[in-house]
Amino acid sequence: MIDAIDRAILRRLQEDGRMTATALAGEVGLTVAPCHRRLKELESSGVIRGYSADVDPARVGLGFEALVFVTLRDRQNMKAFEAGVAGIGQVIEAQRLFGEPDFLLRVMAEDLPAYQRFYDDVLVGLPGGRKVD
Amino acid sequence: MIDAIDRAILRRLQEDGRMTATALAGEVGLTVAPCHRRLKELESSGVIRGYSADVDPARVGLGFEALVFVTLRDRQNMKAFEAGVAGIGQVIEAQRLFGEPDFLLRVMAEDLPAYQRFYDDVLVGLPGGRKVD
DNA sequence: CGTGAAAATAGGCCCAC
DNA sequence: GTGGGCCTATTTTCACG
Repeated sequence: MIDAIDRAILRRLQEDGRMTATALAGEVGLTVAPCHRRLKELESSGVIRGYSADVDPARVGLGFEALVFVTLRDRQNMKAFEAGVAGIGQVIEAQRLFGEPDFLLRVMAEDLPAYQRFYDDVLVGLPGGRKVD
Repeated sequence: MIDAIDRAILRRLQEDGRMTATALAGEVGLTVAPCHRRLKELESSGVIRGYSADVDPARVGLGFEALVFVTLRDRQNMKAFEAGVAGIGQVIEAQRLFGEPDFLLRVMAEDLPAYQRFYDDVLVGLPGGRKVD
């Protein structure tokens, strides 16, 4: 199914997702044709979900990143909170935990003041709870 | 410096990091040449740090992901702990926090039993502390 | 920034093992 | 099923207007 060569391909592709099949072939010790076949197979079978550019947040005006731990006042609101948070672009990641706290949010903002405004204006408007970090 | 078109390029490239300059040009409303010039500039100036393939962890035998909160017994060991954790391949991400807990680790393993072995054999060997989640 | 060309390269195909 | 080589279609990368 997935052998050592496939793993080499995946490893290399995680380091440089823009590699061409030709360059890949050389590095994993294959010629282009079989390498390209494997690559397509990995993509279509869902092992490779996609490719993305790694953008430096600080360079695009988002220099401040914060981790916010959220404990809900009322656990009935779990779903509502999850849905609300999904609609906020500044929330990069929302991890649902089991136990205290309930959620881990990764939030981006321009800077500390901007984060504070975001915190006051947006986060407290959700059916949420107390900040921890 | 970075205008609306650059942002469009970055947004699109985060969704699909393997787009060609040609395809990009059409989507952001430019022709190939200027689009390619911008792309190269974004890469060499460090706004784009790189590209990576998004591999489905479950498909390569790492179906279990855990967030581990670590509170050090002795904060003097902060640096040593950080260095130790950096050498463990299963630790995807180590986030240093300020306050309790001290660290947030993102750990991958094959499954729950494998994670438990990893926890017992590796994590407790570090100058660390108590698990929270 | 757009156009047009040239050069390089990648991707897909068919054949041999 | 895996590797090798060719041919075509794109892509990149220059000029220049």
